[in-house]
Amino acid sequence: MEVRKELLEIGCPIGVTQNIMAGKWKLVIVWLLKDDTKRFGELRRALPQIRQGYLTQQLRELERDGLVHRKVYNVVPPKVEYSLTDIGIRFLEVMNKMYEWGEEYSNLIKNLCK
Amino acid sequence: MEVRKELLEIGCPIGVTQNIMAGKWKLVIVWLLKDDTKRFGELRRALPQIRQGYLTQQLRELERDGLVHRKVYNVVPPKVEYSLTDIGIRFLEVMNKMYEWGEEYSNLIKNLCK
DNA sequence: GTACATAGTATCATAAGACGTACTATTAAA
DNA sequence: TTTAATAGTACGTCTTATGATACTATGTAC
Repeated sequence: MEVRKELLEIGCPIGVTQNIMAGKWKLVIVWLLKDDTKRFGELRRALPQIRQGYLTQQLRELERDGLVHRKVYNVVPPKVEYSLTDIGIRFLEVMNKMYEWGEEYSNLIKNLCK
Repeated sequence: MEVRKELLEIGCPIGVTQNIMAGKWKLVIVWLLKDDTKRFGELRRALPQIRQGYLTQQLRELERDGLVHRKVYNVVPPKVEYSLTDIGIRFLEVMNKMYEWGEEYSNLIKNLCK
């Protein structure tokens, strides 16, 4: 894990979190890794809308920031497995709250539509 | 509150939440409104880095999405007060989790720096 | 010796987000 | 009659984020 010292300069823990989860697909990727390790190809097939290069980039950022572990098997054809680290697993608590609130919010606006 | 039906089409509550909190200053604004109503000028002075037009825009989006209430007093010079709505207050739970996790994460990388 | 599979890279194009500066309406007070 | 204060708007610019397409390495199976 490469430490990004500039994150500490933000000063506010919320700002740190916001910075790390920024990126259109990062939350979805973490969510997909929630229960088990996944190979690169599995993630790609699970997210057909996302271009391969961008998936790689997002995964590398998650790895750099220490949420995701990347395990390379030295075989041909290549095999790489992604999984959540401890701090990545603890990030799921944030996502659970986001889920709860998002559900509540959705119900609210559904009612307004009636 | 203007209902954004496209949010419901996202399908995933986390995606809904992510969509609503997107925007560089929205979380900070909600945080500033956490305890009490604030006038526009107070927010502006609290956030000198943010340009006035952009602050207005972020506030309008928060109002549109129902997190923030905007109360206009019909006086001169103008007076406008911003406060959190019920669903906005409940959003603070998400932010609290972000705070906790961000703190934990910051401690982790501080230790790595040693 | 050709094709296939995986996990990528490289390059360019476009769209979205954020920024800077300048401008407005209104009335009360100087 | 000019100035000050508040809460904005209206541009144009610039940067960052995301998207599309094409290309690479390597060993195994055919």
